[in-house]
Amino acid sequence: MAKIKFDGDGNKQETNGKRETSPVKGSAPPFASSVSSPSKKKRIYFDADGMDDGIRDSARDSNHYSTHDSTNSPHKARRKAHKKVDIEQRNRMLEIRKQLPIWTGREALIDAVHNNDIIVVLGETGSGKTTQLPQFLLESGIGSGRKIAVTQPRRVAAVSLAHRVSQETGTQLGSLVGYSVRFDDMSWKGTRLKYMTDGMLMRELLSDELLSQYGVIVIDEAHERTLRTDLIIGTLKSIMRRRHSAALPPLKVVVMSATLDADKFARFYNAPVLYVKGRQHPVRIFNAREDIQDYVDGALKTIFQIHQTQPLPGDILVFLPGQEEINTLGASISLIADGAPLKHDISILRLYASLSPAQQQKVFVNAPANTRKIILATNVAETSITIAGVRHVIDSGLARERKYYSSHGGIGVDTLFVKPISKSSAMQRAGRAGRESAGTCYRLYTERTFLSLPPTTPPEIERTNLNFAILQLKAVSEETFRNFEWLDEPSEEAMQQAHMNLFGLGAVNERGEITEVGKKLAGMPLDPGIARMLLAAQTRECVGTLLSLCALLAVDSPIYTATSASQEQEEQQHTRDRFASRHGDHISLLHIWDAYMDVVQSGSTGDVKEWCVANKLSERTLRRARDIRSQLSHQCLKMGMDVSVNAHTQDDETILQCVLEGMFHNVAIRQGDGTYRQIVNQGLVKIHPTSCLLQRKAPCIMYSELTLTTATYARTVSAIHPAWLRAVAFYNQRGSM
DNA sequence: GAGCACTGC
Repeated sequence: MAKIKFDGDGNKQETNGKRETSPVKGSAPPFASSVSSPSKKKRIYFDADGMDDGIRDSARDSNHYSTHDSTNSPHKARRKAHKKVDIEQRNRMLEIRKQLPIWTGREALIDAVHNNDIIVVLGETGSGKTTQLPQFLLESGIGSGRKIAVTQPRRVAAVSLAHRVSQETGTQLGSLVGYSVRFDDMSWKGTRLKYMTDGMLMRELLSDELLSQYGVIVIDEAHERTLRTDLIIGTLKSIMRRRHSAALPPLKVVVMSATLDADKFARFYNAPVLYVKGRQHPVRIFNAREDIQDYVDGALKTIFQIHQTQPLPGDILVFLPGQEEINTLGASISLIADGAPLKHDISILRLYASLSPAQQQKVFVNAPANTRKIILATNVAETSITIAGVRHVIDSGLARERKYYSSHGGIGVDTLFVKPISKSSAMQRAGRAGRESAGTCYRLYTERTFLSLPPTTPPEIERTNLNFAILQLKAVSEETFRNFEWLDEPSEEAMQQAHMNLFGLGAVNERGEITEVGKKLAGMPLDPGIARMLLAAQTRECVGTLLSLCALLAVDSPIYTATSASQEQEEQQHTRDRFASRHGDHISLLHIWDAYMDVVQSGSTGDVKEWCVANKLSERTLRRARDIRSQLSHQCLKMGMDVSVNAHTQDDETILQCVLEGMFHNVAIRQGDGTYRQIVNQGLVKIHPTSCLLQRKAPCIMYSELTLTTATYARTVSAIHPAWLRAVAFYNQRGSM
């Protein structure tokens, strides 16, 4: 096997990386002791962040969505409110906390928040910013006695951070320190420090547009630029102004970013940047001498080069774009390992988001003695899951990126292609090698290629349709929408298309103002189009059934996909056939649902699990749909809808007419040559091969999704009667008045 | 007749 040659001179690479990460260069450091100069150090220093152990631990058991647990209730915690749990433990933790890099800058940070309405904190991971800074603010009394919110892009992070910080403060979780995420609220009115998902804060805006219960909002991980983080950042500017004129206490804002974007936030808010150094182990970076076209083969060779030359312990983490690549590489490694004598044993592990929690668990189990773990992972391992013991990272430099293209004069299409990652993503991946000790990162691309990468991944707002974002802002208030400032302004075309779609749904009127229907849609935790189906069900008296269907449309398909084994493909086809309806995939989904709920209601937990395995269905996905359904049901009750009305006895066509009201723009007509043409912009679409309508030659179809991969594919497809289209136009028009 | 990264309410 030919060896891959890497450029051993990691130094040049690292200084380049360092330059990129020092946007504050030139601005006067607020506190000298924790500021690192844009360094001439030989290595990129990444950190080992104590917090992440907590995050990983909780990720282990929180991958399924639990319903509310009475033993966890905030009411119980409230009785013991603020009571010191264990003073000794608290003091022990305080000593550990004081070792964190951010403690040297404690006073300077507090002063900065006192003296400025907004500050930007550029904190490397491992600085302790997420756990410590909110506590500093709490202890210093900033925020006029009101709450401090700390937002996170991911729920597991919000939950485990709250656990950790409540331990540090020596109080019961849910009393002084709490959290609030979907399906799980561990906070009460007396909670002073609240870790929450950015989406949760977004929802609170709907009922309290000036966020009057908060004194400080801390936006963490702002550099990730999630859609919801961007919406909050753009809204906060006017909230601060308007709180002033409403004679409310001022709102303080802290934006925390890990790297490259700090300067952008600082300019946006005209705010000072404070720099906090992280705690870190050196990661030596090797670039390939020449670009490697076949990255699966390149990874294979590199794995064995590392394995045969590097001592144990030291696990290998390989970043690949997707399941298929992971399976191919996994098979090749086994093949070689079986045929050649190896210095140590190896254990091959796969890691991607759609694996069941039990399968994900396996990567956390320590390898037996004299064995090296080789973990083949997608992007989940970049931010969401941290694995201990990794010392070597192999980076393919690629990831699948979802992007929405709004097409001229019509509706847009979602795409999913393998694309080169960004510089900050590459550095994040490399950092995964240095969490516990010095590590190495092998990039399967040249330094030149690295330098040509975009600095950051495009923000989500540029990769998704704006229907949700615009409706949400308008639902907070028209004033909020008018005053909203974008960190990155979307194209005029994308804005117009979103307005057009919302108008079609009856969510805004011809002047673009939100309607009563629009307000109802925004209040439901669903895409506007899916939420529209529920309103349609109210008119047609089948809310119960549509609750189930909407929940199913909000999650991924419960039928397992992918993997290359032909036997598994056959089994998947088997599952689809078993539940198939002649009407198409929407009714088929309901067939799965009915069968699943029968087992849930009659069987034990074990029975449900067994049934899902036997039918090749994802239990986790169905469980999630159940949680969403129950949340939707509550929401509908609040809006005065009769959720008991169930269409199981009614005909499937009524259900499909409801679906069509939310999906009226996703309709195509069969042509003489057997292809389908969209009615909105005359584009050609194909029925995705996973659809049960693939062979049925239905004259007119509607679909929930349109994805451009090797062709434009309609997914989740149902047959409809063309005459229904007129009725839908009538209903939606009526809804907008 | 194709292959779907990752979040969130």
